[in-house]
Amino acid sequence: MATIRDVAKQAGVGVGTVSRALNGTGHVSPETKKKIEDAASKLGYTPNELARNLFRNRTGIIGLIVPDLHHSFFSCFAKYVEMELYKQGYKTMICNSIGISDREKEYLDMLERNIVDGIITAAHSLDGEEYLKQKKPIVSLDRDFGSQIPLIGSDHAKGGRMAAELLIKNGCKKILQISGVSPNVASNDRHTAFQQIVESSKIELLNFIMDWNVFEWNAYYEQISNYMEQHPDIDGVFSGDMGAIVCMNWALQRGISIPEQLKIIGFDAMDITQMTYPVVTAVKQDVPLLAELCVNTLLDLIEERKHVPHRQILDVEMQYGGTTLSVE
Amino acid sequence: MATIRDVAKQAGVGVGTVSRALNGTGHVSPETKKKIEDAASKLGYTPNELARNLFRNRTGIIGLIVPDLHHSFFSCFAKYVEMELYKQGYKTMICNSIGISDREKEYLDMLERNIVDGIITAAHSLDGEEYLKQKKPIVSLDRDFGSQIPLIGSDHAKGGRMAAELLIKNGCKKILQISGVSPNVASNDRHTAFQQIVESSKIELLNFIMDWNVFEWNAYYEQISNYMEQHPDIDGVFSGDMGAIVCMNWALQRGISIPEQLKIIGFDAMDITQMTYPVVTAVKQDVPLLAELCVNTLLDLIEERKHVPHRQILDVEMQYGGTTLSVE
DNA sequence: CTGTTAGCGCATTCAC
DNA sequence: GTGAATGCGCTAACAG
Repeated sequence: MATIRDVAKQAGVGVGTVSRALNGTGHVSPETKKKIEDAASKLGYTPNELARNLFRNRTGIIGLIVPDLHHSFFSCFAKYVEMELYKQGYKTMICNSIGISDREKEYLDMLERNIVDGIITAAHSLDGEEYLKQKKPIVSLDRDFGSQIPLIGSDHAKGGRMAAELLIKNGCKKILQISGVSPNVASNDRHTAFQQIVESSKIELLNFIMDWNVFEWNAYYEQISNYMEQHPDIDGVFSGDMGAIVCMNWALQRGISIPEQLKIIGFDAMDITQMTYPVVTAVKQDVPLLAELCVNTLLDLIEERKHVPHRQILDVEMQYGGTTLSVE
Repeated sequence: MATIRDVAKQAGVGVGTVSRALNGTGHVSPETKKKIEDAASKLGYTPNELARNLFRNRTGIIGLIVPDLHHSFFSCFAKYVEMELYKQGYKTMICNSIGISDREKEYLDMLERNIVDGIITAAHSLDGEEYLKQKKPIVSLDRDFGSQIPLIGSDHAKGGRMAAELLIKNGCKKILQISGVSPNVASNDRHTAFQQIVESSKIELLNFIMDWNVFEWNAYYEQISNYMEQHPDIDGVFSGDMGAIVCMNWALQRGISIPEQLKIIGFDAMDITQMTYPVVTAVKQDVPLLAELCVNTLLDLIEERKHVPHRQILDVEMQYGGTTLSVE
């Protein structure tokens, strides 16, 4: 492995000049520059990033913590985060917390160990205190850590309201709401908002709370279809995408007609809601924009480009599919 | 940020002793060790990984290149790769190549720049030469680079044969095969194997080759449903999971009954094939095991633990769903 | 404009 | 058993 010294020797100049020439910092005469470039390419010189990192005390790596990469929403989010970071010259280190707070902690510690320059977290197993202790930049998706850590998220409350109103307009009389995340994340706002509207309309509401951090299809399927089996008179469901799809599956198997006998609304409106027949009506988040905002907010923090807002909440919209009746 | 010097000063010893005490390398008397540990915790000392990296010329980071993170198979693969690497004390850096060879190249270059200790690649846009040039460890999923780079993959040929035989037993007379990946990956083996069997049975076979590296649902949907529209007498389809689901959707919309009028077999058998109704019959890969093998093969290479095999091919099995007739 | 030097923080020889 | 010195490869400050 050729070092900068080798290049300097080969070109017959000092190492400082090589550094300046190759990095374009400081002035170097065209001819020596040429000599250096020739020497570098002859030796196949590549700067050792590790030495640079040590000197600069930065790595150009951002940590991304998600509960489960193999979940439609998070894999989409991760994809766009990586793409945006790439565009801005950063690399992405990824972590599945899979509901284990130790894992989340260990990745968080990489901030102190200087392995990553900042963290985007979408997980929620670890105690908030741990995040607040950190000195280096963190941004959060959908979990409110207070004013210390910028929050980016969707308007879950609006999504919950829209869903409630649509189910009510659809004439539902007994509605089930499936929630399944930890209590301190923004996605809970949709359920409180939903609940408020449904209850104020004097419509019967059931709440099914699933285990936290369960993201596997089989677990979803079993838990939810069991529940549905015990409450076959439910005529409206509001849930995350996966839960919505389970309900649809269950109904189709039982010969329950959709949307006539059962109305279903999902949340996220990822690809999977379009793979079913009919398409699932669902509240849609703008995932690419969420990712972009997370990245840019974090980089603003890291590069101290400007003051960043505490909260950035994106609008949501309804994806009208075939699991609800069209209403005017 | 406290350094090892600060700890040494605080404990009244030399830096070498601190290093030895904290890393457990070399002998240190119990009392000085105690002093050092106290000093370290008092100062809140965390070793700077960057300095370590430079010294060791290693980072403990592995690069993972996939075409598209928001694709069921790759997000699942990435999840298990990350989990296995974590278990073994490594971190995961991720890249979406999204079909752009420059991106693949740039991540590959991180090997030379010492940012990653090794690479697991599941992408296939970049010329094979570039991979072969590299000196540091690489393993490949499903793409054969020759004997220089270990290959891990599933038995695609067997999967193709199984699919062909099942469709033939199902009585199909006009079969469509949808392929959509670049020519130098193992997944093509399934199509050649499939084709051989179908053609030797004198059954009509259509081939629809999609754009490479297209992984978006909308693009899939449009291209494939258009094709189906032009060939409505097709009665059997073999495709990747997504293509299979598109066909099912199209059929359901057109009122074509499944599996009576149209039989469909997917490949991968990811979660999405179970979210539809009926479940899609599909050839199933063992993704967790693929991930584990990739990781262990790569780490064997990195840590020179042992000689690694050139090719490791995993068995596949059929997931029988409702898009084919049951045959005995 | 350019060569030399001094760290970045750590792990590891060497002497003691 | 322990301290001091050396170097990993690079960049930036300082002389020339």
